[in-house]
Amino acid sequence: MSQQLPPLTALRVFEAAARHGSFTKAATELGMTQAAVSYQIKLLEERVGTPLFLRKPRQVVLTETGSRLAPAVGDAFNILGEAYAAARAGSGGTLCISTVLTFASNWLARHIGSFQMRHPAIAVRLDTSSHMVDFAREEVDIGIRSGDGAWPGLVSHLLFRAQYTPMLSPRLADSIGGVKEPADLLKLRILDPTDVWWKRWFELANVPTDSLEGRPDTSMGSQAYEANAAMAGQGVAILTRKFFTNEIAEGRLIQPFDLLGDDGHAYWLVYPEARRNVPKIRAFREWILPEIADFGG
Amino acid sequence: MSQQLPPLTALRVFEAAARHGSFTKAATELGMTQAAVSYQIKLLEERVGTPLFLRKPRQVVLTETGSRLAPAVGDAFNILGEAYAAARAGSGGTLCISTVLTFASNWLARHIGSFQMRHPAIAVRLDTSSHMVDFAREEVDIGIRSGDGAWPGLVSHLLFRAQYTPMLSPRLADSIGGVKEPADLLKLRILDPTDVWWKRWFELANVPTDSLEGRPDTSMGSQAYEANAAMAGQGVAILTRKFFTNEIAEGRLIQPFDLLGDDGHAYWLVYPEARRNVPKIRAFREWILPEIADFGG
DNA sequence: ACGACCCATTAAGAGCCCTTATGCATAGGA
DNA sequence: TCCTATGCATAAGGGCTCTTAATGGGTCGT
Repeated sequence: MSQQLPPLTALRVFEAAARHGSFTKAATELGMTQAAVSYQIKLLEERVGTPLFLRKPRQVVLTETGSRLAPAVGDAFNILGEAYAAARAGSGGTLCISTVLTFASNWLARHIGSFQMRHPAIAVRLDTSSHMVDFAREEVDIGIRSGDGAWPGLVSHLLFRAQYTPMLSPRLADSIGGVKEPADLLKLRILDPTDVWWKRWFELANVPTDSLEGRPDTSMGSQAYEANAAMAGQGVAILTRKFFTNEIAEGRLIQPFDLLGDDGHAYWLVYPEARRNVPKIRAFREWILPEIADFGG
Repeated sequence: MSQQLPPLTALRVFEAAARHGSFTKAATELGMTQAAVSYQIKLLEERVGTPLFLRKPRQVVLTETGSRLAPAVGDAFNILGEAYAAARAGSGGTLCISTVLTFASNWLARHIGSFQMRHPAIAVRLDTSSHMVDFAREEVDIGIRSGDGAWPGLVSHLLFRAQYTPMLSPRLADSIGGVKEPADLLKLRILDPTDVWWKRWFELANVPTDSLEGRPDTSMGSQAYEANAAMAGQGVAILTRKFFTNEIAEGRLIQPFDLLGDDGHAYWLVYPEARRNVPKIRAFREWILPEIADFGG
């Protein structure tokens, strides 16, 4: 039951012309030429079957039919305009971030406050579901992902590489007279000794990894938990360095060696290419990139 | 303060898609391809700045933004559609005829009833103002004019030529023992002897016109009045034959001679070319042309 | 009477929108 | 599990509407 709607552009032109009582002024408002207005009105008149304007010497005036049509058209366009504007504005209201849990708990949770301070009008919703979000199927604005940065259709900004290095509390280090060389770490309890990062890091450091075998599995499943254990002095953890810059700065953890492991993957900010200029996405991008860059070397 | 309205065609497509929850069905309803719907929705989403649909496996569902936008757009299009339909229908309601007075009083007044019988939904308004109507400046649907039928931008249908001939009442004819030849008329009182038609007609009839000079001027300014005078037996009038076919058929007037004068002009039905298919105009045209043709030879 | 203003009209060109054709993903059935 | 049907996305190309630009007519104000 299609309503057989009239040519909509013609209606819009008609509405403006009716409001102004002038084709020229309507043309100016709509950013087109007077000839275009004249053409569109004539088109609409032919569709309706009757003139809508009487062409008087220095002005045009609505015919009876025209004056019945005009207010309704005006109302309709007002509704349309308001709804559209609301949708446009509303689309800036909530920023939905889908992020890997590690990043959310180790970095975002502690920094998102400064984003909210800067953009109080943007509500932030975090979605830490584990699956890789599909922007076409879920209402998500931006994602933070771990991977190689190559996702078709998405813009990817490198946040930082996932470089890892051992960390422990100062007190624990002191307890063995300081950590001077990598092998010293083996004197301590290794948090999650089954983590492949440990094996790789000791190999980078040219330390035999035999003694890692057989140690009790203390895996806690998350860097955040292991970091807490390390800060509590319960052992030495191997952690993503960037996540704990604050703790190091505050002296709650120390990074005894500059040596960094790198498993090749990284954290990326991603969003659909088509939406790169959406205000809230732009706002987040322009906040997080400098924030990450400033954030420790 | 232009509202910066969205692309209207895209909105119409969006409205249909939202209603159906399917691009394919929306395409069917709108009579276009699914690809076109997809294109328009994408366009609109880019303008709005946020997706309006989530693409689920076998269907599309509105996002939050989309579901806020949809009802308002639906309302707006309903208003638009109704107003447009009303204007379209309303344009068929009244037929305004601008006509020369002679035609109105001598022909139209007696025949218009049959048009109204056939089209009871069409109200007829007659405008017998004397100036030649300008369809661009006045709310007039059709005109009946006297002239040569060449008016740019207008369609002209010949109604009949303005052929004139003497007419008188049967009683008056009998009073002089019948009118046998044109010269007999000069025995009678000539209604409006200054009318150029008389001179021309007598010339056609090879009758000297000298005796027309000096007769009292009985001009009444209108054929209708002169016809009434003739029917009352007050004299012989020279009249447009077509206008008085009825009176002749009913025996109230007689046309003593077949000889017809013709001053070259005629009565025409005219209307703007662009409106030839407007229902009420078509209805009038399709009524009057046969009506005139049937109407006496 | 002349200039300013406004609308109508015309021809030519640009840009949008639609179509066709194809690909991808999912769901349902065998 | 494979196959088919369904639904949406995408790319390329062409038709067509609409715009632009230029011109003319008509009226009002000076």
